[in-house]
Amino acid sequence: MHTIAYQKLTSDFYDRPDVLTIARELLGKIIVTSFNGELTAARIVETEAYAGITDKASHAYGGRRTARTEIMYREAGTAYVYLCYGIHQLFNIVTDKTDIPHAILIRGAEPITGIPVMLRRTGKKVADFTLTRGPGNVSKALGITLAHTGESLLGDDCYVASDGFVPAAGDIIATPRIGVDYAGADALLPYRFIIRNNKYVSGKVVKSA
DNA sequence: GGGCGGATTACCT
DNA sequence: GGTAATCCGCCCA
Repeated sequence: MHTIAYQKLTSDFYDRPDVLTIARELLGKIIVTSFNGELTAARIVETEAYAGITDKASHAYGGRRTARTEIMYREAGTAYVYLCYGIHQLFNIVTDKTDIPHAILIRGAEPITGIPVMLRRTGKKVADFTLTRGPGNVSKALGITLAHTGESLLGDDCYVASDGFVPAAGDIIATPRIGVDYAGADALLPYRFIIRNNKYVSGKVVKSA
C-alpha cells in the first residue's frame, strides 16, 4: 500500500483542446491499474502527442474512421490500446472532445507499486530499467491489453492520478517522436515529451538543452 | 479474399 | 548494427 494520497485525474484534465499541453502535463503523473485485485502503479516519464486529423503520424490522419480508430473519437479520458507489430500493445489516452481524435501515447514510466506483479507479467527476473521503459513494456507491466481499448480512465480499474509531484520546467524536454518516419515532415514535430535524465525514457539519451 | 506493413522489443553477431 | 517475432488492421480487388 502506498501512503501518499493520490488524486485521480478527472474529465476536466483530459477534456482540453491542446493535446501538447496535456501530454506535457502527464509527465510525473501516475498510472494506476487494479486488475483482479492486483495493484500496480508507475510514474509517467515519457509521452507522445498525436494531434487529430491533421497529424500524418496519427491513425486518425485525414479524418479516417475505422473500427480501430473509432475509439479516438470517444470522450476525453478513454483508453485507446492497439496492437503494434503483431506483438506489442500500446496504451494511449484519448483527449479533448468527441469528434477531435487527439491521443497521447504513454512511452515510459517508473515503477512505484506492485513490482512483483510487473515482474510476473513481463517474465523478467529483476526490476531493472527495462521493466517499464518503452510503450510495449509499459502496457505489459501494468497489465493493459487490447481488451481495455475503449474503457474509461475515470473509473477505478485503470486511471491516472497525481500525488502532487510536478517536474520542474527545466527537466522537461520536447523532441521529435519515435518510429514515425512514415509521417514525412510531421515526423519532425516536437511532440514527444520526456523527463530529463530519467532512465525509464526510451531511446537514446537526449543532450541537455 | 489477399497482401502488406507497423507509434516495438529482444537477442544475435 | 541487424533482424526475427507475429498478427491485426487497412486497403485494394
